[in-house]
Amino acid sequence: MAGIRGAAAGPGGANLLALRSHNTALVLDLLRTAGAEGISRLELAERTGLTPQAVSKITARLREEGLAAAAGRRASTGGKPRTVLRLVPEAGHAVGVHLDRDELRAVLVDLDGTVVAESRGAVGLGAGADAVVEGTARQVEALLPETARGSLLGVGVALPGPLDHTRGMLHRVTGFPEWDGFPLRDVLAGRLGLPVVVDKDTNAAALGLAVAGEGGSFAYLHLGTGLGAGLVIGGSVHRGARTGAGEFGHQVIQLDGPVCGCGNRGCVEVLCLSAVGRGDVPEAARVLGAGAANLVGLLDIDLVLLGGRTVASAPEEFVAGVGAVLGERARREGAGGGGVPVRVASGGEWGVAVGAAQLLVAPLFGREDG
Amino acid sequence: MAGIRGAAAGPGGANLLALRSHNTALVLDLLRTAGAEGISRLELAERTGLTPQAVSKITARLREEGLAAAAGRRASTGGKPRTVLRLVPEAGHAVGVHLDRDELRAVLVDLDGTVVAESRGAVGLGAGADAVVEGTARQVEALLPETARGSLLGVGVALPGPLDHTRGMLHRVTGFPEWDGFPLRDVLAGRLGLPVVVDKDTNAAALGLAVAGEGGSFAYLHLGTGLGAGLVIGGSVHRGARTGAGEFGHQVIQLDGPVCGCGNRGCVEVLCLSAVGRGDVPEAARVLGAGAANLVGLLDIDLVLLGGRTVASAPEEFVAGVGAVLGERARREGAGGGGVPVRVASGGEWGVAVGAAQLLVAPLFGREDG
DNA sequence: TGCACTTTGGCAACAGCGTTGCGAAAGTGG
DNA sequence: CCACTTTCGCAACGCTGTTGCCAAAGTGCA
Repeated sequence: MAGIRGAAAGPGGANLLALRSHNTALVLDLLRTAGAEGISRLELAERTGLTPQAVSKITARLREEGLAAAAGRRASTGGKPRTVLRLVPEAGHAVGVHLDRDELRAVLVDLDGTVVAESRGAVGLGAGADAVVEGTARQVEALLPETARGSLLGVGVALPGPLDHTRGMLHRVTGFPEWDGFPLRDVLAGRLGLPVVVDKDTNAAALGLAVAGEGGSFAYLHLGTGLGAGLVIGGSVHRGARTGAGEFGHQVIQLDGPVCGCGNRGCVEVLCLSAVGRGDVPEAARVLGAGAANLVGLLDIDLVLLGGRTVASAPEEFVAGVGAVLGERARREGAGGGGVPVRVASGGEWGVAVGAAQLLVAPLFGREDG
Repeated sequence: MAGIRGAAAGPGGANLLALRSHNTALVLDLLRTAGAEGISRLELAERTGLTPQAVSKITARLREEGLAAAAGRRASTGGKPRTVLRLVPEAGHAVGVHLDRDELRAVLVDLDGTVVAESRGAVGLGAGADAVVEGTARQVEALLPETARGSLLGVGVALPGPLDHTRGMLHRVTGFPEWDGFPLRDVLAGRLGLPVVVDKDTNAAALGLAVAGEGGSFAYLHLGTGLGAGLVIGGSVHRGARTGAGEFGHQVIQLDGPVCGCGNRGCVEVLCLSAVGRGDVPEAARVLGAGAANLVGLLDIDLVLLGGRTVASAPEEFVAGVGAVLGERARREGAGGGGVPVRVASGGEWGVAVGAAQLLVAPLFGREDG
């Protein structure tokens, strides 16, 4: 449930401005969800709980600001036909950057989440901080057409490894010690002269999926060179107190099991990846499923989405294997309906970059703490 | 932060009434936290982000309604001294009932959370639905003095086992099949003529701890005849989509381990309880710690609280054992500060009953979805 | 003792929010 | 062509928190 927060600090006293922006964001989010098809004022009123008149005022403001526009009218049901409103996607843009170990992907998206432009570069995290900052900055600048410059909200950057989302600082990136404690957000913001937000790749991917329409609460499990998770609870990304949530890979599911790179024994990651290494995909899926089942039971989420290169190499087998474990669990508990559904996450290889862009777009729609 | 919701259904359009109750709840919560010592208007303004004048209006309403009162004044700092306000605890009461396998505890608490009256009965869940409903009703009625009747908010009932918090229905209670699908909330509400709320014992305990001052996000792990958890995220209890969250005990931490009562293998519960049965408390604590570490990593919570009869039998050993596992984990990750703190939960044997009462009191203060 | 100063906190006027009442606009159906 | 239905905006309204102003109640210096 999205919280309403006042402009002031503290535990959330809400003034009229906060109320206005809350309701505006709600309406904008419904407009966005409706897509090109549009949505009528009365429908907006029903779905927000506001009166039609309030919606009229809000949408009038949005049209003045260029964020909304009329989009034809519905068939009449015996009276004046409803005029349909839609979001004007090109009223805002954001850049999303996916910094990975060996490459860099950048996308320019509009308010709708549509990718307007994209580019890839060979600059990986291994190139070092200065080179990556400079490479990223150039790639971002190259991506921006004149038309988008005025409506640019900022740049979102997603990368692996633990980091401080709030302060935009990296803790460390496994395998690249020189990044320890690097203040990526501030450095990049200074270089570009634009607002920058930094987050873990799994969180960005999860945010992208949430905005793209995966409702409720779900977990995005990313199995690539490592194993991590992005958690969405009630429509917004759960990051935890120190923005370190989602440490799914180093969940222990085999006490005193084989040693993991993290120093512990029997982590899901080491079990899963070693099974993949042996070519035993069913066992990898079973192990992943066990971890997912623990997560599902703990948080009572609605959906599990799988992604990452390793999953992409054998998607059906992973979905089936994880689904089998979750189904077994549901059967034991007697919950009807066959358990929590498992799917491959949409978005593919560009999903993280698009999600990173959503770090700046989503707040407009009341996601991501407004 | 608690969300603000309009009176209407739907995804949360907020009107002025919602705004008012939101801010009122915020002020009430600060008054409650301040306790008998009280808090001044200006302090309330600072901590809510509202203007002093708004706070004056809100507190004037609260004083009219009898919920707040003046409580002396501060020393002057060179001008007119601040008048201190406090909550009037006896302006509202709630009953909390803890239904357990072999006994029933009931408490009457005021707005402050102070226990005004308490009682125990021998009616356990095994006595069957009709007997328990009747026994509970009589015990609740016996607990109510004339003075509290007018200010009674309702009755909160906490009991073990999976249930539907929203609808107040039990799914099943392990060992007592006759409870399957029993609509406890509606039956008891009909019998008593009072609002009734039903929740899992672990959630009630966690809510009680959250209201009692445990800030931020924490997990309450209850180790008694079973093993469960109550999760508090950002100050409010996380129940999940089907209000089934907190299935901590059947988290698998030993793939293909010993068979658990739930039908799975290697659950924390079976490992932990069998270690306890062998008298091997250190091993039980280590296993519990492994489960807790998984939880901490996944959600990035601030604190782990332990409770339940088994923990009470050897509190220091459990705290030390769990703390050791969490400390080890923190050291591996290089996080300074020595990891997430572990403590024994306050509240003791009456904690669940008090928490159950908070199911009705907490909404006044903006906890529990307002 | 008296006066200037500081700080608190209530009263009154105000701007802005969603709501209500009402009427114009724009269709349908007989 | 006209009665009817439905949409939707204008105007007045009630309520919110905010701002301007002033009385109240202290402190501290002369």
